[in-house]
Amino acid sequence: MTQLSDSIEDSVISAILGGRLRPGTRLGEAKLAEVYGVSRTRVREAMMRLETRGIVHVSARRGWFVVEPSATEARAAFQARRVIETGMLRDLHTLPGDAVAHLRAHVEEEREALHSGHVGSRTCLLGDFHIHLAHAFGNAFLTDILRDLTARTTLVSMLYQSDQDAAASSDDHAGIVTLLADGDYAGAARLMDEHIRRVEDGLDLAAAPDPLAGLREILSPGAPA
Amino acid sequence: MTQLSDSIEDSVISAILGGRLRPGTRLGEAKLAEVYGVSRTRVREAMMRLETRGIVHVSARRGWFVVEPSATEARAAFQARRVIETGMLRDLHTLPGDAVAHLRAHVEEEREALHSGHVGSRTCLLGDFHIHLAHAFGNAFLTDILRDLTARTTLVSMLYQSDQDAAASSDDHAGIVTLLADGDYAGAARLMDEHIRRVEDGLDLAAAPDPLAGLREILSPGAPA
DNA sequence: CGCACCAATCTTGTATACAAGACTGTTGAG
DNA sequence: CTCAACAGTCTTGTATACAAGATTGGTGCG
Repeated sequence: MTQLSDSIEDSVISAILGGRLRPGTRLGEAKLAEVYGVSRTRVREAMMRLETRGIVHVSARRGWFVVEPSATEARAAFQARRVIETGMLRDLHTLPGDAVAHLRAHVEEEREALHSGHVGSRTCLLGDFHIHLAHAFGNAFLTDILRDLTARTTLVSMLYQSDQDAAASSDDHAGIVTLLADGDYAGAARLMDEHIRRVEDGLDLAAAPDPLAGLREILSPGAPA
Repeated sequence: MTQLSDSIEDSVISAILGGRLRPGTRLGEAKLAEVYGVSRTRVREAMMRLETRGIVHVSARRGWFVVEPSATEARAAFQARRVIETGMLRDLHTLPGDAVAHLRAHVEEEREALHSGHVGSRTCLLGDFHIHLAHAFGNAFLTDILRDLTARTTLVSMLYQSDQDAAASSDDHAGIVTLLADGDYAGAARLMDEHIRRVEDGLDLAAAPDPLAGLREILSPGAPA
């Protein structure tokens, strides 16, 4: 509600979307309070809101942690996105006049980020596409739900070492926009279904998430070719 | 998180689902604290969680209120339910063995409540059907989302004087279960779409919500035939 | 008699203090 | 040298105190 709490929440969410916050990262109340220049009370409020949104969880008297979705939760998150996003497209009759142009511009941004090689903004933009699409659909509830769900699937990708091809994703996005421009909403829904399945299939959900992944990466002297 | 907070949240939600809490009702922190025998801190936590779930909202220094969805929000809530519930059914391949039996039993309960004339439990059961269906689908995220969305549409129905025929709704539910039993998931999805549209169409969304509805009802000596 | 202004009361907003539990590092026995 | 027990430190959990604003009821002026 309060301006500052919102900015803590948004700040955490966007750090996740941008890949700057990894699953399992500890978020100490005192530390955050200092960073944002507020008291612990406000931080706790923001954390509790994020908890009900499924972004962080609290371990009693140990601290707040960015969630680490299990394989089951990961599958459920992708399934939820598939259900909602394809359902949205199938329900579509018309799109606001400027929506296609906006989405096209977004895909163009993805392309640029892809070429420039900024991993952070690339990840962020690939997630943002879906949020923008939801926004174009014009249902605020679904947009909010998808934002949180997208944050979760981003965490899943980090956790299960997605080898997803960012270029392929961006191609899918471009394809979806083309179909939307043609008014072929059913086709867009089908492609969206395939797209999300592709991303999910790119994950190694069989591999138990390695709680030491972060440490390993830091400690490995060079990339083990 | 905490047991007690959860029970405050659940208690408010179920009061809404059962029609005991009307939209616009004020929920004072002090009052709730006394009722639940906890301190204001816990009550505030629960309220803030309910706020991020879209069930209550806070008016600065005035108190917490059960949300009163605008006509736009009402439409969005129904649309969201339609998108998600039909999307779910369309995505369905198989159903757990006992799911159909459970749903059938639930519809039977609806029937009984219908005949016995308990308005509260009737409303509650009609909403619960959709939540049970989501549960059978087996996606915890979607179940949670639909629970909150159902609470919202229940509030909408109260606010916009739904003249929905409970018997017709229950018939729709029965029809959906029959189609599910036959494995005709696409047909179930179609019927669900019609069903939710029917409920939405039963609302008088054109009529501005009357902020005095509660008062009027209380003060009217008899039903103005 | 009507209306504007003001004081008293009530309610939430925020910070802070203290309690309770978890973790870490040390120390001492075997 | 290894391991278990323990004390110290750190972190969250919860209550409470006080500040800030909103509402209500009263009062006096026009």
